[in-house]
Amino acid sequence: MATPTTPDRILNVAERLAQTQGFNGFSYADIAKEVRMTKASLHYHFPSKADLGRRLLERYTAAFAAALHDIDATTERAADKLERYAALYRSVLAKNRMCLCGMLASEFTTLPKAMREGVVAFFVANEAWVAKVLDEGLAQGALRFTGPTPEAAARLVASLEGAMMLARSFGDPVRFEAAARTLLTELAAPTTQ
Amino acid sequence: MATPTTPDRILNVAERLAQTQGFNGFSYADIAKEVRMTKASLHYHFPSKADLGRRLLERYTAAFAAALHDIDATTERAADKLERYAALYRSVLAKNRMCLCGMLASEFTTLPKAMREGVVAFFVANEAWVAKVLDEGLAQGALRFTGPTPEAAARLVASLEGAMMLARSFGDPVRFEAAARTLLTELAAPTTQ
DNA sequence: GTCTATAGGTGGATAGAC
DNA sequence: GTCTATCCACCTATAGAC
Repeated sequence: MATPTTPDRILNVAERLAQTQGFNGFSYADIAKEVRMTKASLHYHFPSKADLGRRLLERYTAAFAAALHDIDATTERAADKLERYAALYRSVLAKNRMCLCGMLASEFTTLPKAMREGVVAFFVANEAWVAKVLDEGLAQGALRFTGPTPEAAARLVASLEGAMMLARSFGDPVRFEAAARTLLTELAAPTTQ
Repeated sequence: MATPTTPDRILNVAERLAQTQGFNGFSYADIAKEVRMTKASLHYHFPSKADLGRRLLERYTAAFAAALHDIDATTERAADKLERYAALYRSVLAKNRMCLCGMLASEFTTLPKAMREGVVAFFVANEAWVAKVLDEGLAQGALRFTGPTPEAAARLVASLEGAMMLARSFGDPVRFEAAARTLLTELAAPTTQ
């Protein structure tokens, strides 16, 4: 892996701070201290904090989309895809972070417009991908769920986000593991003998 | 209803602001403007913001406990109790608010210690109550679920919190309704003919 | 209890030298 | 690109008069 560019180094720090303390929970000064630059230099790369947040969301959403694409490209069974989807959340929590967009969702009303739109777009993309996988699972006879596919997808995303948030408050990642495991188990169709 | 005391008037405003913008998303100045007092007067009643937050949590948790007690006292069937439990969340969302503790959960790392403990205590109490109702439902043959009761309770609480958070981002309370309805449906045991 | 006034700090952001 | 220096708005909190 090559040395990251300065903007990426800044975004890396900003991302971690946003995922742990919220977008309103860190300042340019916090980033500056970690990347060893002055606040003024940060403003050269990201003129305003709204700008920083917008580009943070763009990068995060793109990375997530790439991860989902990778799952599609290397996984066959729908149930396994959901396993790997849940594993994405787990790996974030393992770093003591919240999902960036789960975090931003709670700060929603205080965010600049472009960020609000970015948060919604992230969830729309997530739910669409999960819905696609749920339908694959139906076709494979491997999954089952109650109600329309889009609603089942929305439910899974919301449940994972909620479980993540509570697990972090309890300081207990196992709480997330347990919830995720059962959520996926309940989606698995009983194997026909 | 009698005119609320000054501390309660202050807490009413602080509560709404915390539920919509987060605990770090409002200031004494914001409250002062709404209750038509100066910031200094607010500090007379609540010396520090940590103090304000602690008493906010105490009042909120007590009110929630009272609501749960009322459900117990006036509702027979476990499934109906869960309906009324979900209705508590719905009524909060109807006011364009998040659950106070769902909000604080995302700000968890930035909260003073007493508030962190209060948030966890709220969720512990919620899950304990839901677990009790789930067991009642088992005994009545009215509910069914996967895995240990405490985990099922934790899952329901987390799912409702998550659904609430996403519904608010989408600006669509119906998303919460749909999720809550199906979550409860899935808990209902099929009626024996 | 509520006020005016203010302290001391931090927020995001800009000007201009190098 | 990065820096020093600075602005102004806002933050929590306190002193002291009424």
